Amino acid sequence: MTQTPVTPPAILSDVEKNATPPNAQQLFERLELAIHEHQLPPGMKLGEDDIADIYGVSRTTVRSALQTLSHQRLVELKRNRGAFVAQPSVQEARDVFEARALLEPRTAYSAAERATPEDIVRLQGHIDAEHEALHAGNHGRAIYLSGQFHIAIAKIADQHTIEAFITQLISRSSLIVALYWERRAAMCESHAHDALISAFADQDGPRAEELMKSHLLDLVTSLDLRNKTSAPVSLKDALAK
Amino acid sequence: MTQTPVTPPAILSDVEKNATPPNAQQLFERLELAIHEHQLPPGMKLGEDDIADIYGVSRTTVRSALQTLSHQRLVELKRNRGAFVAQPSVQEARDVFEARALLEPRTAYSAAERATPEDIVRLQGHIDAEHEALHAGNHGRAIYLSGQFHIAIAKIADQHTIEAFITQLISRSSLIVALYWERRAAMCESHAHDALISAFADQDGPRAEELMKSHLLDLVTSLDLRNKTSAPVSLKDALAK
DNA sequence: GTGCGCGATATTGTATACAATAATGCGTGC
DNA sequence: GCACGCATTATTGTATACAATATCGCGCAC
Repeated sequence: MTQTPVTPPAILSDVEKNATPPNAQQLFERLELAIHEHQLPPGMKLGEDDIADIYGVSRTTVRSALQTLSHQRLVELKRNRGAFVAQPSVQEARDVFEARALLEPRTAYSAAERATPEDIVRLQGHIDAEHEALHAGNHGRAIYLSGQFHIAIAKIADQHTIEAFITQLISRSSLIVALYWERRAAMCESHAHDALISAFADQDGPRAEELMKSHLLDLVTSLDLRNKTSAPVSLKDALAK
Repeated sequence: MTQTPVTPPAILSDVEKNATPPNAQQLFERLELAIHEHQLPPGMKLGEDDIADIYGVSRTTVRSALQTLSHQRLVELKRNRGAFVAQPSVQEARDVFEARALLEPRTAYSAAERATPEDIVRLQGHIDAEHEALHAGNHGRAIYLSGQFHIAIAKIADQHTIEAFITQLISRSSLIVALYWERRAAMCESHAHDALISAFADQDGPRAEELMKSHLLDLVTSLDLRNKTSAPVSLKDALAK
């Protein structure tokens, strides 16, 4: 049983003292962020009543948000059994990174050729924020921001459909990182991102494509994709805000 | 006014005399099929009460199915205004086929190298069914089956994530075809599909990749993507919001 | 003591009720 | 006669109630 045994109280965002409760879309976004930043670990049970109580909404709203999350593959819905934060298998992890290898280098190429100075500034902003989070010791957020960098590149390419796919793949990569990341200390990615920015500044498509390709390869090799099952996630109140 | 004016009664599947009403998942599948086969045209309003009455379920179930359809981009949900069969813009159509051009040729390559004799038989079955539907004059179904052929190829490649993406792209292509298809009489695709099968039978990856690439190009050129229809939509939408 | 069966409890799936927002139509004023 | 405004109606968004299914625990037989 690789699944979190019992539902922890999960004080997600402290007490929701905001006057107006979130609607379905907003609830989805909050839960999505919580998963991305690894506040909700893979395998964790997401009870409808629990979430409803925490956010002060009805189960109707919760179910809508959970359904959206499941379409993003961040949550697995088991009929009559409830919702769980997704636990990508090793096979699925490989699959996701194969898809990224297929989509992202070519997208980086297109983006680099189209990149404007404002785009470069925006990308640099992402990197800075990532460094900041790392400095603050907030690994979960750093990983999230690292993903946002890739999404920002996809946005520059201005191909919305591919961008949506990449966005989903980054999402799922966050879970994969939570499960299989081995090189926690290093976080050497930033250098790869720096190199990418340089290629973007030169509008050098081929170089951007090549850099992205090797960056993704580097990411995959930094995962331990041998172990078959993940250890039971032992979390009590790992989510203290 | 490119939007279907008023909700037609839409006797989708005649009277639902089945004893047990469909659950949310089944309702989604029925609506999905109806859209794929062009029974529900792009832009058509999908009133919750209407669908609920037709299928003998509650609005809760309908809303769940509509949400799933919107995640597949077959339906557009406008907050507080309802659900409509999606009307992909010319830009979106181009976008979808660019994504297909990025994903499908490489997938065809992988699939061809892995294809077993049973796979070939299954693919041939798709083509036969497609011919049959065409002979019966059921164009909507023929287009649907033609898409299933592409999905079958993705399945053979055994890369689930990419397969899911391709499946969604095919789905949306069905709407694009409904809106922009010009060469209705010809339906020359079958020959392209025949050629693909031949490459699969030889396990000739490079040839399959090349055939898929040109097949997709051929598909795009058979669409009329000169932006003509978008004007009335934008007028209406601008007024609406 | 252990394993199975059955009832009690908890949780999810669906239906209904209510609230909020948008669409409609009619009346009035110009 | 036309356009604007307001009230009415219709439709969607959310909450609650009920039904179906799964989970858990206790008792009993072996």
